[in-house]
Amino acid sequence: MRDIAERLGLSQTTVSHVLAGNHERFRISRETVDKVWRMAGKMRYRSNALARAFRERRSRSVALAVEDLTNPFWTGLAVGAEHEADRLGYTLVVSNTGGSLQKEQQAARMLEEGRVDGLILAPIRQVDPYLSELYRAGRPIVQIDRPLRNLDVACVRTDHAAGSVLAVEHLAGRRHARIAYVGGPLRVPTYRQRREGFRRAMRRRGLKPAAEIAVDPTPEAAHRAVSRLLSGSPRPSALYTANIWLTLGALRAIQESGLAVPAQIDVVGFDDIQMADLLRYPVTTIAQDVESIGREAFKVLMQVMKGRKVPREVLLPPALIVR
Amino acid sequence: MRDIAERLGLSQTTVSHVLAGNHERFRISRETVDKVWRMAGKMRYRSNALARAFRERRSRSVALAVEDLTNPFWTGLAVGAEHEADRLGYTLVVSNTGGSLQKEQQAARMLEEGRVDGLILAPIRQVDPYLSELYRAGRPIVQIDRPLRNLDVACVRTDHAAGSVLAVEHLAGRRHARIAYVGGPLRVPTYRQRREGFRRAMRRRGLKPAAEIAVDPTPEAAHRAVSRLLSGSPRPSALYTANIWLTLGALRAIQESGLAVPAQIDVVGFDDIQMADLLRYPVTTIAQDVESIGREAFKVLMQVMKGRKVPREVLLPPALIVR
DNA sequence: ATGAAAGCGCTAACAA
DNA sequence: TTGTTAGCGCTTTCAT
Repeated sequence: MRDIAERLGLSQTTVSHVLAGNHERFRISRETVDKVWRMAGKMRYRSNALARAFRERRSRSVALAVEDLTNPFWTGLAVGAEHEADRLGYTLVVSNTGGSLQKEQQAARMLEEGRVDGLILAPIRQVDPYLSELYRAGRPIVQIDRPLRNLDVACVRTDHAAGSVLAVEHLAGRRHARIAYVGGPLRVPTYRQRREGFRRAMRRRGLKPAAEIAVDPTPEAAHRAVSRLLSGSPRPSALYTANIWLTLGALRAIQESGLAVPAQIDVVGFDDIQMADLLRYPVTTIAQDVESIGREAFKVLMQVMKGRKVPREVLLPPALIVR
Repeated sequence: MRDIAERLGLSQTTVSHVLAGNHERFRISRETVDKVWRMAGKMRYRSNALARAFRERRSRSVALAVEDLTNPFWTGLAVGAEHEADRLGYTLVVSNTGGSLQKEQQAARMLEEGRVDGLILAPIRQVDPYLSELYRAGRPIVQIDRPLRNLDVACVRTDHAAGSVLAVEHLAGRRHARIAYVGGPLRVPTYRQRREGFRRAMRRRGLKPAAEIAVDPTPEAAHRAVSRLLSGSPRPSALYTANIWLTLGALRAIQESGLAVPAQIDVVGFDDIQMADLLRYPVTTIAQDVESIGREAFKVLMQVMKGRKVPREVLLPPALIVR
């Protein structure tokens, strides 16, 4: 800017006014505006984002901490959030935590250090003094998929319980009476809510769960658990698996067992599967609107950043995809 | 820092020396160092990343422009790159271009404006004056998956041709003589190299391609093309699909045709498929070491950023996964 | 072993 | 309509 100003015999300030697009506000003459832009083009001026961010005390970027980018849920969320970020001129910094608290705190530190203006994350712990304090100190935070306990931070998520209701209704509609639930750890609100919905829907239908298990949300753990389930007696006639990895593991166990799907064992899984139509077994799924979660979370974060009041929870409806 | 200095009766400079971890270099007394750190802790000092980046003229972050985060190839790459970035104290900004030149240039602009110190990308165009000039202006760039023509920028990628050789050798070993190639647009180096490898391997085996088609790398396009292929006569006995979406589309066409796999039609696809074991049809794949590509690209970029000379190409071997 | 001072590139309050 | 000036928080050079 200084160079441009010198060559044009203007002040650096005027050049700044023009280049920042504030010529209207400062009533810079059309002529000067043109001159400045032309010279800027000729000299290949590029604004220094670092200087501007420093001066303005904001980076126009936002961090998104996801648990596992190889899971389409988190990927879709990231894509949705980036869309929205892009639309509003923000840069999205995606951080893959892999469920590590340390990496989550690293993301939080980016917020503390001003590297990003806001943070979207799915808290790993239920109660987190560090995050709580950050939030109370006025740092913009929005949660996704699951909320912190004891803290009034906005959370954007699928209506997990409603998804479970869809699953049970679907299976009950198919005359299944022995439905088993395969879920994740109950300390995670996501799984608590999915099981809660399952129980409620079963009760309403007058059914008793054939089994209820909670394992680590990995294909391996689900594989083992479901194998055991299938060799028990009486065998469940249907499985509701509460997460994509659990569904995968269950399908593997079923494949191993040689049971016929859906004749001998029926399956509904939470989280949609891209190539479900190519699978050996038709699997009905509860699809989350993943991109919307990302987009909404970003929108809510922007509101928070503007100091607006936002709803405590934004619930998005899941959809049943029958196959 | 100023506040800490004031309370301690020190200069801001000294505090900076300590907090930046440079007490050794400036021979600050043990006592002062301790005092400063304690006060920093008490006052909950957080360094201002924006100020530091501004002053140091570097952001310690790097941009990665990927084409499509819903494709496990790009996701894996991002995960690998982030691992490495993390290890070295860098922040990775992932930008999902969706194949849009505009979004690619947006990423390039982040580099120009100093928002990031380096850029990893898979160039959309073959010849790109903008990127070329950026690179020649000394901005650190590393390419992945495919290189720009006419420009000596490092490129980290799978040895595509070698992958094709694996595919053909596998099929030829299974006594297939009528192998059809289903690839992507030939303007993309990736697909050119995969087809090149296919042709070479076929020739070496004394085989003539049953067909060679190039379509948009989408399931839909592949579905249509392969349907046509399968209803032709003589029908190919095997398909080599040069990308994950092409494989998907081909499998759908096969499913529709009712042909038996692998008895009537055999398939090898480039890019591994996570749940291949659960598919109706066993599909052998050429797996890329996606995380390594990301990691290597980042490492090479660091070298470039240090001004070191780097190899023009880093080739990673693909692996055949037989199913 | 510590400090004074300059300056990174930009924005904005204020002056003219 | 344009210019002067201060200052954002930090690192670094040079003095002491």
